[in-house]
Amino acid sequence: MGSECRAPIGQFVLRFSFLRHESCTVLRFYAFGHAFFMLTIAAATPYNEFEFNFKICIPRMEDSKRAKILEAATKVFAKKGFQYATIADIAREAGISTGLIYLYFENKLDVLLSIILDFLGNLQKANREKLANLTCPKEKLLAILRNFEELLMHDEQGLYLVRILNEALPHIVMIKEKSLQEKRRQILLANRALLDMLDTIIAEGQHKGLFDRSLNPCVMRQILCGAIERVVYGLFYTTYSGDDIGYQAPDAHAAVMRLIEKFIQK
Amino acid sequence: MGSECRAPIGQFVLRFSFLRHESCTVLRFYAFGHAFFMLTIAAATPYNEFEFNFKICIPRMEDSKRAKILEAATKVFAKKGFQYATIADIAREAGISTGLIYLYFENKLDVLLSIILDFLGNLQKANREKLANLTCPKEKLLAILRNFEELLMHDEQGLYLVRILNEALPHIVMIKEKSLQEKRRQILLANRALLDMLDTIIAEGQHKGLFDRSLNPCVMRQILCGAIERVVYGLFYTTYSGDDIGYQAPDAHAAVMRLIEKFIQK
Amino acid sequence: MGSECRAPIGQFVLRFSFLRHESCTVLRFYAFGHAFFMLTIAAATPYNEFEFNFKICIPRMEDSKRAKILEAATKVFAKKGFQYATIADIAREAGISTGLIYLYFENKLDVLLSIILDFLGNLQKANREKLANLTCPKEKLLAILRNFEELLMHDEQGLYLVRILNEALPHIVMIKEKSLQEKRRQILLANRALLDMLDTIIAEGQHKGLFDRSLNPCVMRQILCGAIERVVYGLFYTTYSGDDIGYQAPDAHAAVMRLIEKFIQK
Amino acid sequence: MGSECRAPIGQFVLRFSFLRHESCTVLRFYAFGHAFFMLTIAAATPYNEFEFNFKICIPRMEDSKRAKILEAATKVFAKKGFQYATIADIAREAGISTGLIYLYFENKLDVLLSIILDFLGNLQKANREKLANLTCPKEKLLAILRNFEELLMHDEQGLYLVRILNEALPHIVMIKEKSLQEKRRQILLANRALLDMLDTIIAEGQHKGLFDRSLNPCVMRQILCGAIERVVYGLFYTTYSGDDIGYQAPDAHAAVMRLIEKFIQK
DNA sequence: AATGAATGAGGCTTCATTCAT
DNA sequence: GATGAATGAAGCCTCATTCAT
Repeated sequence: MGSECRAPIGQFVLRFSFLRHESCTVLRFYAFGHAFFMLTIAAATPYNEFEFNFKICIPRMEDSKRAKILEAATKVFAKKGFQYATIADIAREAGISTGLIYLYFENKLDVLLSIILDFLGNLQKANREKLANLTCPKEKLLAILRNFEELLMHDEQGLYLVRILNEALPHIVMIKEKSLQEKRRQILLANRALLDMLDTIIAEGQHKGLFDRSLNPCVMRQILCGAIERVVYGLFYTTYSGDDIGYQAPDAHAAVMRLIEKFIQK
Repeated sequence: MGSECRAPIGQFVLRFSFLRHESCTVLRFYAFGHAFFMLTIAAATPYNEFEFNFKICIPRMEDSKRAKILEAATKVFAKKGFQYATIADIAREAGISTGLIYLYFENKLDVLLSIILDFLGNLQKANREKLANLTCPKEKLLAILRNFEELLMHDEQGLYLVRILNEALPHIVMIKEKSLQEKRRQILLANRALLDMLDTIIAEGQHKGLFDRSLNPCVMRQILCGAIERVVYGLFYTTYSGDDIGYQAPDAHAAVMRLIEKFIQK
Repeated sequence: MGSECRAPIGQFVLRFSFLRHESCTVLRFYAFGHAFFMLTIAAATPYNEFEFNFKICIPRMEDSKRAKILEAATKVFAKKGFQYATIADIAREAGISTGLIYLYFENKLDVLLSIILDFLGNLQKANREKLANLTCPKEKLLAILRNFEELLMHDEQGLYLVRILNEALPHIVMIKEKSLQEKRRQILLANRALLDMLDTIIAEGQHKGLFDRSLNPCVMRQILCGAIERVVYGLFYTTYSGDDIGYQAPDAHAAVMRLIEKFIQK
Repeated sequence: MGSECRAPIGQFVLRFSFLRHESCTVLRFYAFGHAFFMLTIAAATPYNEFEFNFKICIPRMEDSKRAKILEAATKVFAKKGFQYATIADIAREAGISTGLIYLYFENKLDVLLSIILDFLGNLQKANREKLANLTCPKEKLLAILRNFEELLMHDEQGLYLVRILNEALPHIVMIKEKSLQEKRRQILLANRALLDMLDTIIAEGQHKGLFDRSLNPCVMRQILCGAIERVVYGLFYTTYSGDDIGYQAPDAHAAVMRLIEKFIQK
C-alpha cells in the first residue's frame, strides 16, 4: 500500500489507503477493516478531465498475496489476452505494485503457467476424490466431465479460465525459457494424464460393451471436451461482451449431460 | 443515353460507363468487371456547385499480392499466435518487405480481420450453394456442418484457420480502432448470420419432430461447432507440434458425422 | 471541524486536510504544498452511494526530472529543429533512458507544448508582477517588451526558446491528438492573452494621445515582437552556427529600446 | 496522367483524367481544356465511408512540370512543415506521381532548396532592376524592403514562402549531403549578399548623415526584415488557420512603410 | 516485504527513394 | 517521360523487468 491514514468521519473512523500507478491512482477507503469503496482515478494528466471507476467492495480478509495476484491475472488475461495484458494491469487489478509480482513469480509467463497448473491441480484433485469409489466406466466418465464442467462454470474465475486455457495451451509447447521448463513439463504431464485417463475410461467402456465401439476413443474425448469448453465459452462471452448467446448455465449443463449420454452409447 | 469507354490505369484497364438521365448523370467506373465506383452528378451546370452521390465497390490493387500476404499471415498467426506474430514474420513468410503489407492492409489487426472475413465469406458462399436445393432440416444441417468441416480439414490453410478463429474471435469484440470498425461489424454480422442459420434449422427440425426437442438450439449449435473445431484443432496440433493426438483425419470425419446423427436425433 | 494528516507516498510526503461541513465532507490532498486533489463527499452514509466532486491540481512526480527533460529537450529542439530531434537525442542530452520520457510526457509533441507552456507561464507571471504598479501605457508597453526580451536574452535557454517558438507556433494550431487538445487550448489562450494585453495597451496609448494613432495596434504589436524575436534569433544563430551576425547582445538591447521609442511615438 | 477519356456531357465535351495515389484517388474533369473540377477521394478503404475534397480550378496551361512541382511543394511545406510533408503529399497536390519528382529533383531536400533559391533569385533580380537608377540610400533601402514585402505579400505563394523561409533557413547550414553542397553554397551566398547589401546601404546612409547613427546597421537590418516577415506571417496565419490576426494586407503595408521611415531616421 | 521510477530491447509503422514497366 | 508498387532504414512508443529505497 502506498500509504495509510486515519481520519474521523461521522461516527466511525475512516481509514484509507492510497496507491499511485503509472496510469491511474487508486484510493481505498476502509471502514471497520473492510474496504469501503475503491476509487480509481485514471489518466492522471494534469489540468485535464478524468475518468473514475468506482468499486464498492468488501474483500476477503485472508487473501494471501500470491492468490490475489493469480486471481487478478486470471481476470486480466481473460479480458485482454495474455500478450496485451500488462504487468501494470495485473498489479492495478490486484491493488499492489508491479515490482511485487516479481517477488512471487519469475515473470509474466510464469504467472500464466501458475494459473493453469493450479487449475489442472484442482481438477486432478477433484477427479481423484470422485473416482475413488467408482468402478463403472460410464460413471467415471460422467464424474470427470462433470468436475471439468463444474470448475469452469462454478464462478467468474472459471469462465475466465476457459478463455485462458483456449489461448494458452498452444503456447506452452513452445516455451524455451530454461527456468520455466519444470513448470512446462508439469503442465504437459498433468494435461496428458487427464487425457489418458479419459481415453482409458472410454476404451474400457468400449471393451466392456458399454460404449459405442465404432469410434476412436481419442476423437470421442476430444469431442466431449471441446463441446464442454465451447458451451462454457459461450457463457463467458455473454458476461464479457454483453451479447446474448441464446442460452443460460442450466441449458448448458442439461445439453452437456445429454451429449455425453447420447454420444458414448452404443 | 449511355456510352462506354476504356482507359488504362496503372497496370489494369479502367472501363467506365456513362449514363445521362433527365435530372442527373451517372458515371460508373469498372476494374476487373467490378463497379469500381459510381458517381452521380445531380445538376450538371458547369462551373457551379454540384451534388454527388458515390457508391464505392472494390478499390484494390493486385489481388494476387494481397492473397499472398493473407496466406503467409494465416500460417504465421497459426504457428505463433496472433499476438506473437510480427509483421516482419509475415513479410518474411510472404517473401516481401514489411512496408508492403501496409500498402494492402491498415495494420496487423486488419490482416487478421481480412483472413477471417475471407473465410466467413467462403463459408457463406459454400452454404448458399449447397442449401439451394435442400429442404429437409437434417440435410441442411449436415450440409452446413460438412462445409465447415471441409473448409477446415481440406488443406493446411484450413487447419491454420481453426487455430486462428479460436484465438481471434474474443479479440474482435474488443476492437476500438475507428478504421477497423466496419470490418469488425461485417465479421460479427457474418458470424451472427451463420449462427442464426444453424439455430433456425435446428429449431425447424425440432418443430417438425425430426430433432431432439428437449435442448436449446443455441446450445446444440454451440456443441456441434465446438466439437468440430476441437477435433480439427487436434489435427492441427499434431502436424504443428509433432505430438501424436491419437487419431487421423478419417477418424475425425467419422466421429463428427456420428456425433451429428446421434446428438440431434430424438 | 478540520484536521490534517501526513502519509508517505512514493518518495514524497502526502499531506491532506479534512473538513466536515453540514452537508458534505471535503478532503484535500497535498503534495509539495500544492493541493493535489480535492474530494467532496456529499452524503456520507456508509455502504451507500456517494456524490463526489473532484478538483485536481498537480498530480506529478519528481519535478526535477521533469525539468531536466524539458531543459534537454529545449536544447535539442533548438539545435536540430523539432522535427529532426529524436526522443533518443533528448534522452541522451538529459542523461536518461528513452522510456522515462514517456513517464513524464505523452509523446514528443507533449514535450514541445510543455516547454512553450512553461515559457508563456513565466512570461505571464513576470508581466503580472511588473504591471502591478504601472499606469502609464508607455511604461506598461516597455515593461512587457523588456520582460520578453529579458527572458529570451537572459541565458542560453532563452536563445533556444526563440528558435523553438518560431518553429513551433505554426504546428500548434494543427494538433489533432485528443490527449493534447487541452494543452493546445491553454497555449493558444495564453498567447492570445499576451497579444490582447499588448493590443489593449497600444490602443490605450493611442487613445490618450501618447502613441502614433495612424497605425493598427495589432500590426504595431506584431512589428515590435517580430523585431525583438528576430534580433534575439540573430544572437542564437551566432552562438549556434559560429557565423558572425555582426552585433552583440548590448547592440541588440539598445536597438530594441530605440525601436520601441521611435516606432510608437506620434 | 493516369488515364484520359472523353465523353459527351450536355452541350460540350467532358474530358477527365484519373489518377490513383496510395491514399487517395484524384479525378480531374476538363471542359474546353480547362480543369473543370478536381475530385480527391481520400481513404480508399473498400466498403467504407469516404472523405472528399473538391477543388474547382482553372489551372494555367503552360505549367512546366518543374514549376508545378515547386508550386505544389511550397504549399505543402508551408502547411505541414518540411519534415511532415511527404513526397506523396507533394505529388498529390501537383497531380503527378511520386516517382516523377525524382526526375526533376535529387531528393526532398533538393525541392526545398530549389524553392528558396528561386525566391532569392527573384528577389535579387527585382533588386537589381530597382536599384539600377537609384542613388539615395533611403530610396535604395525602401526599394529593397518593398521588393521583399511585395514578393511575400503578392499572392498565396508569397505567404507560404514566409513560413518556409522561417523554418528552413536554420537547417540549411546543417546540410551535409555532398550532392546538395553547391545549392547550399548558392543559397548562403545569395542570402549573405542580400544582407550585405542592406548593411552597406544603411552604413552609407549613416555615413551621409541621413540615418540614425547610434545603432549597429546589422541590428537595424535585422529589425526591419524581422518586422516585415512577422507582419506577413500574420497574414499567412490568418488565411491558414482561419483565426483573425486583427489586420489586413493594407494595414500591414502602411505599418511597414511607417516603420522604415521612423526607425532609420535620425 | 513492498514500492514504483528507471531501463532498453523490440515491435509497429512511416515514408524517402528506387526501379521494373 | 511517367508511373506507382516495392523496399527497408529509422523513428516512436510500449512494457517486461530491475533495483535503489
